[in-house]
Amino acid sequence: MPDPSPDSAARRTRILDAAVRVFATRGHTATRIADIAQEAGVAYGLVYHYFGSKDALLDTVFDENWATFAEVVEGVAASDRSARDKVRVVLDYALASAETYPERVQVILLEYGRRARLGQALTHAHVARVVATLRALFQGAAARGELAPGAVPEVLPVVLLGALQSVIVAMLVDREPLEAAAVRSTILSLLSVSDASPEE
Amino acid sequence: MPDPSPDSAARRTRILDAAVRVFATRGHTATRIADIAQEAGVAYGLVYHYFGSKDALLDTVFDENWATFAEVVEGVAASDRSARDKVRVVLDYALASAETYPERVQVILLEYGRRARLGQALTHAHVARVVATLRALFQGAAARGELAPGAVPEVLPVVLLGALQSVIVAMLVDREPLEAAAVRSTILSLLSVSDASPEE
Amino acid sequence: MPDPSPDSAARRTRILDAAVRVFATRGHTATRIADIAQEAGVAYGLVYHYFGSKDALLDTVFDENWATFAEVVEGVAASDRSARDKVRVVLDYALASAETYPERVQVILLEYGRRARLGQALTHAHVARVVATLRALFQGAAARGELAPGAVPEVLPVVLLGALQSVIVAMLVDREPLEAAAVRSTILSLLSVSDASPEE
Amino acid sequence: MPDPSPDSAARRTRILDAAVRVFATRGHTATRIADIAQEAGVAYGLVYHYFGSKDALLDTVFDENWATFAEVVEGVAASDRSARDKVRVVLDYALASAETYPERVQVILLEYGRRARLGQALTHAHVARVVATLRALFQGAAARGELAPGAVPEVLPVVLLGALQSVIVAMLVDREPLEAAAVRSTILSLLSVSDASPEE
DNA sequence: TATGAATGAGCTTTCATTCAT
DNA sequence: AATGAATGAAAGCTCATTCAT
Repeated sequence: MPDPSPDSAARRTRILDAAVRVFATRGHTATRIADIAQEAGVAYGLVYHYFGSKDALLDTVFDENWATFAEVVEGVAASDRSARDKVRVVLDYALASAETYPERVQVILLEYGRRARLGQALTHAHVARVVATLRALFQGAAARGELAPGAVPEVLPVVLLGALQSVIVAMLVDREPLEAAAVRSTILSLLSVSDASPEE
Repeated sequence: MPDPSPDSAARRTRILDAAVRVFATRGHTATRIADIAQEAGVAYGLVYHYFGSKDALLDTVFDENWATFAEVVEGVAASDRSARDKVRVVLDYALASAETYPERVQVILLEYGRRARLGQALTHAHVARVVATLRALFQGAAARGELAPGAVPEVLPVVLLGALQSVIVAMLVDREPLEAAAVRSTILSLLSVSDASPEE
Repeated sequence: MPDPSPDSAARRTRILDAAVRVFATRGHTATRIADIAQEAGVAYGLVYHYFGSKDALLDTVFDENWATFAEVVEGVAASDRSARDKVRVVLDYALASAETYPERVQVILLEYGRRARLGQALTHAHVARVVATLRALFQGAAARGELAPGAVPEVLPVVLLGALQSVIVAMLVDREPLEAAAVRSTILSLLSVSDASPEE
Repeated sequence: MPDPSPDSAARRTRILDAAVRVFATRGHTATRIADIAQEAGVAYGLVYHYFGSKDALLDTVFDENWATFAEVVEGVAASDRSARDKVRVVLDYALASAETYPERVQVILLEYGRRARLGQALTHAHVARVVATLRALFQGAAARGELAPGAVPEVLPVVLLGALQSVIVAMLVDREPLEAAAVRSTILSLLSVSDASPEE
């Protein structure tokens, strides 16, 4: 069998991108394979040729994008920065992604919610990586007294992800006029104020 | 037409309660009217008789429970407490409800997420009341310097609701072992530390 | 819940009868539920309301009709006749049924073939009853020397059913001009000639 | 165009053999071209290259194998034996084939059944040859008084084929424990008993 | 010849909603 | 008010067939 042609890979990507757009616009349930195929400009059956099922397609979108996020988070966590700066960088990355690829971010956040409903969000491999990395990060910060008093490092990852989701969805979907800078500084306030770097 | 008999009201309530259980267990999409009717022990058609449609039924669940929450929040906001204490009471109420009526809370939070997807969460009347009340509360606190440095009062309600949703869903559905006390103190750390009241 | 109204039973029967006609005409694979619904003059979904699935519908046709045949065979076997007469009566019943209800017979025979392909023909409850009853009948005949020399009683039921199927399908579907009397006497020749009753 | 290379012929045969195995295992409807291609170890499209369509492929299997059987039957009929011996040889050939090439036999018998359903079995060229040859054979036997009393020569071919199909399918698919010798002597008992040759 | 990606018609099944009783 | 049979639109998935390379 010949190696996957560039054409083939391009087709796959086109379908994946189309899927992101349609899932973001309509949500999982209301999305029809026919919509994705049309949006991608390919035949109906080709979606199944590449992805096997609607759920598998959504899983792929979810996996690939959370994997990217997990890598970013892990990279930042491994870098040589203060805990506060690490969190700031992660937040900036998330907020910037939301501005640059709103549909992509929307899908993975909303699908995160859908999985939460099924008890399959925090157990998802890449999500779990993010949570674990953040937890370690916050535990280190706690040990150095860098957390706000009362903030519990084991709870913070879930709070952070929830706050991020809520805020981004509010901005993207509900068109709530929240400023990225305000969002960043608000969430950052969960970390200790002692290291009050100039926010802007 | 005669006034609603007690029987009639009881039937309606039975259906509503059954709907909460089924929606919580299966989610909106996977819930079938037949499931609700069976769970309530009533005839299929009666669900339509009382609620008109599946969506209307879910709307009713959503409305009634957010209305209750909105009233609590408004009541607390109007009470004579410090901002920190008000938020603490609201948090306690939310966490206690999640323990006492997990299915009810699960439905309104997850359905909140579904509506967010459609841009109809923060614009929902009762949700908007909660947000507005919290915003005013945080704005007052900000004016009195009671917020953590960097925390923006307009952003805080969305952050708070998102964190709450995330945390409660994690506890209820993902069975993440988070302690209510830890959750409370973590979220409370968003408020200024100056007023470090004894947490318990 | 009210007992099944006569209407309801009639509807069910109408669908069943329509199914027999369509299955006989087109075979299992080529039969679409839409055809059956149309033939029965009912809505599409009603077929599912009563039978759950296409296969379950076909199973019902198969079961009910083989059950009837099994009862006839068992009744005849229990009657006070010579083995030869018993077989004659069974043959007559089968051939007469094929003339009176050709579609019904066609369906159960052809579906018999389809199940044979899956190794589920002779193990089907009612088919197995027929085979077992015939086997006992032939074993008794063998003990009394009533079988043709060489005929093995354990093999005869399968031979008999195969011959019957072949002959009836040839008559019904392939329109091979075989006479019932000739068919009967030919198959009967498997039994001993000693009891040469006047065949016509 | 160059004459078919040995390679080409070998490929064709490989596909045909694979088709026999898959058709035998799954039946006509459940067989997918993809299965056959995989079983044959060739590319998907090559099946179409050689056979044009799924049905044409099955037709080829059916044709080639019934042609072989027809030739055997005709050869036997033309040979210098008693009618009883001719039938015995045909039976032996069929039963031996079923043991040696169970999949091949299974396909042509079950496909025979499928065609019967469509009224296209007895009219198939090679099947018709077999039936005609057997009919002539039985008519000759009848004229010489070699048939069991009551056996009608025009009916016997169909009875014989049906019995054979039933018995072989029972052995191959339903795993009914029938002995070849018992089957042979039972079916042979349709011929006159006068010439009771030693069965073995 | 050979490959396998691409196409799209067709089918089963589900289930919200309606309605006669 | 109450019942549940009846309706039919909708959508996921399969797979024979085509075709560009």
